[in-house]
Amino acid sequence: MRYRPEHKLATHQKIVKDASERVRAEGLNGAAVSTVMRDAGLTHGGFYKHFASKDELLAESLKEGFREIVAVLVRAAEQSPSGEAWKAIVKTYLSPEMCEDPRHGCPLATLAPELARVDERMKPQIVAELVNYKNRMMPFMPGRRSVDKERAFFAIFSTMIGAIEIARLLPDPAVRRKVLGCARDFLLRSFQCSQSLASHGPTGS
Amino acid sequence: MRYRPEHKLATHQKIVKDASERVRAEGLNGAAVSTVMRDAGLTHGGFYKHFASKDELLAESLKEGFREIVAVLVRAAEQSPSGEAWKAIVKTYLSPEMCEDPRHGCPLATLAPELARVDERMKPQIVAELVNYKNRMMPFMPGRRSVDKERAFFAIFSTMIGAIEIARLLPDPAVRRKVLGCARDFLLRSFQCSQSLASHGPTGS
DNA sequence: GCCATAAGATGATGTTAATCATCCTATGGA
DNA sequence: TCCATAGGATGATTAACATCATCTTATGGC
Repeated sequence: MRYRPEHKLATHQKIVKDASERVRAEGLNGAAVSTVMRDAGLTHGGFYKHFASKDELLAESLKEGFREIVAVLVRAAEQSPSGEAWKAIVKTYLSPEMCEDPRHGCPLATLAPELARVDERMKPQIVAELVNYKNRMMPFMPGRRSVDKERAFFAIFSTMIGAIEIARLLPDPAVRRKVLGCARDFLLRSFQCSQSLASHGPTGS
Repeated sequence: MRYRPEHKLATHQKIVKDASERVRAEGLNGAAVSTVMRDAGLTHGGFYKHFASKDELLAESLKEGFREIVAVLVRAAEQSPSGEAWKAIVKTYLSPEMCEDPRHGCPLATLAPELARVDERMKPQIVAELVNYKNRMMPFMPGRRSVDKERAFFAIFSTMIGAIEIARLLPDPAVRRKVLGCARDFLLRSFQCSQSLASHGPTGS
């Protein structure tokens, strides 16, 4: 090969990174071929030297987006005292900075409904990403048994995703922060509460 | 006018209703002019006899979608014993039927991230719809003071929206139901819990 | 039965985007 | 220095789609 071997790899990764941010910022078809290539300082023509199809780029972009958010949350969890990890995750996910910057946020909060509608061929990858997300988060979730942790994962992430989405509908940053605060307080209180109840007996629900 | 006066109105409403379902099922640009007109048994040409622009159709479709879901939830709330209304809302919103049928579901659960990205000119309408949604739901929310009800609205709807979205990512109906169940149990237990705690004193959070 | 008119149909135009064939050029090895 | 080649550029093709000008036709009043 004529160019240095790392050249193509670097270009490829830059395209994917740009596309991953575009997709999170503007939705699944915010990453038009020519746009993404221009982001990378190239023209649209070379695209198919890097990807067999636009769907292939989309697939790699999604993987990259999930990789990033999981890394951020795992880091937050690991830097916190054990038993508090899930609280660190909640505070990180629901932080105003996360909400204000969808480009580097969670793909689920930006794309979930669109991902639910993707082509059948891409569905397995989406499911795999979600399962991996859950598996990476479960060790940090509150609860004793694995089942409890899984239930906590679904409850906590449902709330966080919904809260970010509602917040992002609102133009006033102060109101956005109020929504995030509601969700955060709700989660922190509820699990504290359910833990203390669990240690005293069932809730009767 | 030559046609019966109700003729145009009926056609107009049929177009809006079809578009409202398409938009919820397929996203904001699932309602292409020609598609929606074909749904209504017409051709694309007559469209601009009914709407000044495609955005105008979109605006009316969203209003229709919000109107429908609010009606469904209010009916559920009013048919339940007082004090239990919010539980009826949660059970209705998180029912498998709701989840399986986005065409007649909540626009927020299908469109929230896309709505967050709409043109500045449409933003005020979106905010107005959300505020109206909240105002219609607040009387049924748990909590004593208005502030508590508002906080409950944000927490409960965040969780429900997120849960529906996560569930819809998953291809297996049984798993979808598990996710919905998690969110439902979590909400029902948490608010029961926070109510009993509130009646015994603050949580210290 | 006939006419004026508004709902709806036909077809044109301009735009955006995906895909791909073909051309250009920078580069490492000879 | 020169060449073979892979990365990248140009430009064509095709398909959706929004928009609108113009034509058709059904209809209620005369």
